[in-house]
Amino acid sequence: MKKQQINYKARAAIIKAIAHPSRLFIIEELNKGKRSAGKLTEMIGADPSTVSKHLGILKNAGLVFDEKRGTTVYYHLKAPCILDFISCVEAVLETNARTQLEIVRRCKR
Amino acid sequence: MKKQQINYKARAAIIKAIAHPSRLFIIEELNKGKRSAGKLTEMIGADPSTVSKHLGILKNAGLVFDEKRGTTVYYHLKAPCILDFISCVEAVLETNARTQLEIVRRCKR
DNA sequence: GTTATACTTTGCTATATTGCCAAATAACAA
DNA sequence: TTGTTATTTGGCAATATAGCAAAGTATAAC
Repeated sequence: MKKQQINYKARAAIIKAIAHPSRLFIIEELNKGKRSAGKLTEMIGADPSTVSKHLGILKNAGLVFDEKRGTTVYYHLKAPCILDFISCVEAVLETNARTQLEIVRRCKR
Repeated sequence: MKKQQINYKARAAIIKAIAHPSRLFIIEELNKGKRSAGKLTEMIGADPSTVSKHLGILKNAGLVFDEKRGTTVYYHLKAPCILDFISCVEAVLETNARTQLEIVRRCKR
């Protein structure tokens, strides 16, 4: 495999780590401050093991880091610039919605 | 499903569309200007049907649009802000590499 | 009409991801 | 030691994704 292709693969791996509703939620929540695994589990409303796995994926991608205090594990956001990107995604969503609206309008005529 | 959860799902779907080496390559290439499906296929070096599917995924996510001229189909980037995000991913990759380097150094001692 | 070119769609198999449950681990308290 | 709380890990079934090959569509040239 070529050097360039490896780079694309590495970048895609990080983006893939963000590409999940729960993980997206976790990133946005951690942007507000550190949160425990339990707190995030409660907010998401899934099985603790499921959320733990999501946190593991984000940690493995280097997007968050954990800090253990007693029995609870606090997670912190490592790359806040990810948030800028999410705002771009929001813009894409809005454009898509506008396009859909335009299609609906045209059909009405 | 809650309103907020739908939003996270919609955003994750767009991010998922970007989260693939070939699709990442396509986005960066289209940032330089429009490219035909054939040209992109040649650059990626995969089956035309495979690249066509990737282009379909990007189009479906609202990230690119196509313009047919004769028998060739040209693809255009729709959301250039996606590129800003990729630079953030690059930064994450660099941080991860640095961390790895630090671990290696510590083991040497 | 036929043929060629440029793509896309369908069908299929291999592989990856997701999420729950149950079991394991870690830290602490009684 | 035993129990309790907080979290992670392993196992497994359901679902989603990726990529090749073959068939299908569209446009242009002859």
